[in-house]
Amino acid sequence: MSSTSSKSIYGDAEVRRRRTLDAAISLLDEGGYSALTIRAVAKRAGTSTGLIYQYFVDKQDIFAALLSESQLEMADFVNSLPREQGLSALLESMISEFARHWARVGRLTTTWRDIEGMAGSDRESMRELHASVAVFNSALVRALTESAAAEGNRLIDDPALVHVVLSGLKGLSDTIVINVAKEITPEHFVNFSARALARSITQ
Amino acid sequence: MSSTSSKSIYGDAEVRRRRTLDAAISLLDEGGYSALTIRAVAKRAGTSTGLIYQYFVDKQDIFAALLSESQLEMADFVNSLPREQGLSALLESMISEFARHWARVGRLTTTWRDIEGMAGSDRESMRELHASVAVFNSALVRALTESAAAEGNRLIDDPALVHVVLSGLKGLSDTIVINVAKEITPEHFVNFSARALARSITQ
DNA sequence: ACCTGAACACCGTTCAAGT
DNA sequence: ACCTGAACACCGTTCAAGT
Repeated sequence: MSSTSSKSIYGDAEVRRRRTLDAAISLLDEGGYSALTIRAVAKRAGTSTGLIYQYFVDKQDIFAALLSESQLEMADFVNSLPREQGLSALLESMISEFARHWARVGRLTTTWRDIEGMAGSDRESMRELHASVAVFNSALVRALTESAAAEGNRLIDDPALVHVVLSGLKGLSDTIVINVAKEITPEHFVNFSARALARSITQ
Repeated sequence: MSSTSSKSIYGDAEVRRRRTLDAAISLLDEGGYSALTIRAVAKRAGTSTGLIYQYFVDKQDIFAALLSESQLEMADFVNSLPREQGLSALLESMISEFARHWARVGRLTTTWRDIEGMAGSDRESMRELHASVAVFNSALVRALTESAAAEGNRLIDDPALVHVVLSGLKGLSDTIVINVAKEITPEHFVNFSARALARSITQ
């Protein structure tokens, strides 16, 4: 969104922003949430702690950027999914992929509420995040509708339906990541919950 | 669980532990998660920061205690619910109550994973938490089975079913608390998702 | 003009010192 | 024997000082 391609003798600002986000992602993957400190991000990105605050208003702002990216990747994934296999098959693929993303960024979403409640709702990064959520949601609805149609089914017509599916994906991903259901295989769990979710929104 | 009723000239240890937890709860309700600091808890509970660490091994330990209590309250609530109204009505009540609890302790559960992964799994408080989860889960299964039976229905027989319902409750509660679905009323959302959840586990 | 990193105000946790 | 709170090692964030 930011069209300020400010290159200088110090380097490209856009590149540094990118490097900062990449550093955050790799720290998250390697050491989990607790390894994600501003100092560590700065060191890995090759900048200073102070400079990070020129590209991001605060730590939450970095989270928002990571969440936006994750959301858009998910939208791409959903768009690329085949619809001929029907609703359950579609949901099965989606649950697996959503859980993968959740393992990385799930912890970050917890802090949404903190900013959302405050005056910070009109931040650039928040508008961007909401936009990416909207992109994902519409991709989701389209995929669900088309997959249901492919097997001669229809989704229940209700404005709450999207939110129920999103809630389901979130809850199921959390369960998968936490690995609380130790007595059953992940494959079985994903398959069963995909069919359950499909049942819940059709007919 | 702790049978050490160690009273002394300094007062009852059990009472102080209780007061510490109550202080944590009130801070959580008044100022949210960010207000929940050890110093604030100590001050409100009328003890010192150092003393808190005699009753709880660390901050997470306080969370675990609060979560256990919340879980047992939920179990009581589920047990008290009428079954004659059928599955959807039961789930509707449960979703509302679960969301209420989630508003308070949802944020605390995020840190489960951190301890769960570490060696701390054999802590007293963790065993207690798992026990309270088991109590809630069996109350849940009983209520679901009986409510389904009351309307002449049967639950799908699968070990994954409980986890799907729990995932659903968690995801739906989160959605309700975050209040992301602004265009629909909470009542409608709870009603619709209860029926969706009922459909997903019957027949 | 841009960048750095010491400094500030916190945090969870510990432990010498008090009673 | 029990309790306190200063001290320690962090954290996110800022801003005087450097280039």
